[in-house]
Amino acid sequence: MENEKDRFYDPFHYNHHHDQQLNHSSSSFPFFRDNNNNSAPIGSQLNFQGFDDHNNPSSHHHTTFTDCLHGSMDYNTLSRAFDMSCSSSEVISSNIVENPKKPSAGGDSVGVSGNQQSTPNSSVSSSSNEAEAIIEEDSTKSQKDKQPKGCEEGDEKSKKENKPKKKEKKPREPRFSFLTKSEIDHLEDGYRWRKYGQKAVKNSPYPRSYYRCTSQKCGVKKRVERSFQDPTIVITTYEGQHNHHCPATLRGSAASMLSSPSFFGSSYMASSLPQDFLAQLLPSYSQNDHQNPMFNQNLSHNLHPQPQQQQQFQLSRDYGLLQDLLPSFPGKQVP
DNA sequence: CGGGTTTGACCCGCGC
DNA sequence: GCGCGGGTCAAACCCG
Repeated sequence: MENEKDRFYDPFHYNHHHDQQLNHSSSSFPFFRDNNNNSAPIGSQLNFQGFDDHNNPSSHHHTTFTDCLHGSMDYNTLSRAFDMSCSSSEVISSNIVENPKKPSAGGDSVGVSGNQQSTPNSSVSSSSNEAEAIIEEDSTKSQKDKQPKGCEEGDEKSKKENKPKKKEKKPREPRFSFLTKSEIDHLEDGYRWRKYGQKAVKNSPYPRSYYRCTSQKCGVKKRVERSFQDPTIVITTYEGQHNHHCPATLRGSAASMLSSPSFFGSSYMASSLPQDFLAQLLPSYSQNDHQNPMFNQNLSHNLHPQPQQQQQFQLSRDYGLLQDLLPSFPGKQVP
C-alpha cells in the first residue's frame, strides 16, 4: 500500500471491502459526469445505491460535480478534497449528497454505516488521488429537516410554543460527505462550529455529533461520526453553504496558500487528477477542451514543473478560477 | 460572563 | 396507530 495520503477512497467500496480497500489501484476516477448528459448513472457506474436508497435507485437524480460546486460545495469540501485539511488527517473519500431521500433507518446520507453494506459488489475501483462526489437529489423530500428555523433567528425559542403551527417544509440543503482518516473527530476546517447535538448511531458504538456554523445567518451544518467498521475513519457531512468568509482565511491565508506546494501548485494535485475531475471541477474545462489555453497553462506546469515565479502566477490563476466557481472558497488555511 | 458542550426530551417521517 | 430512528432543541453544565 503506497502513499495513503494521495488517495481518496470510495466510501462504499471501502465498506464493502474494508480489508482490501487500501490495496486498490485502478485508474477510474469516480467523479460523476452529468448523467443528464448521457453519462452513466452513478448507481450503475459505481454501485452507489447503497449510499442512500439502494432500494430505489431510480428515484435519484444525480447532477454534476460542477453543480455541487455552485450549489453546495464549499470551502470545507474543497479543502478536504484537495487535502488541505489539518495535517493529522487525510481525506480518503468524499461524496456529495443532495437531499438524501432516506435519511432514516441507520443509513442516512452518508451511507457509510449499516445499510450500506447491502450494496452489491461494488466494482468500483478506488484509485489514488481520487475523490468521489455524488449528488443525490431528492426533489420530493425535505421530510426530516423540519428546520423550523427557516430563518434562524427568533425562531428557536418560539419553536415549541408554536408547535401546532404547520411549518413549511424547507428543502434540505445539498450535502457533501467524505471520509477522513483521522484520530480527531471534529476536524479543523477554518470555520467555527457549535455542537448542538449528539446521537447514538444505530449499529455503531460511535455517536454522531451535530454541529452548526456559529456565524450568524449561516445555516451550514455538519455531522461528524466515526465509521464503526473502521474507527480510524471519520465521516463528515456538510450541509449547506457558508455565506461568509472562512474566519481562518481572514488572516490572509490566500497568499500563503498560493505559495504552498500543497495547493494546486503541487504536482500531486493537477497532474494526478483525471480530466474528468477537472471537467467537473472547472466547468470551462472539458475533455474535448484540451486546447483551452488556460487549462493547458494551468495543467502543464504541474506536469512539467516550471520555475517558481511562473508557477505561482499560474497558481494564482488556478486560484482565481476556483474563486470564480466558488466564491466561498478561500483557500488553504494557514495558522 | 459569554460561548461552547452535554444530554435528555421532543419532533417528525417512515415502515410495519 | 405504534414504534423506531434520525434530527433538533434547550436547560444545565463547563470553561477560559
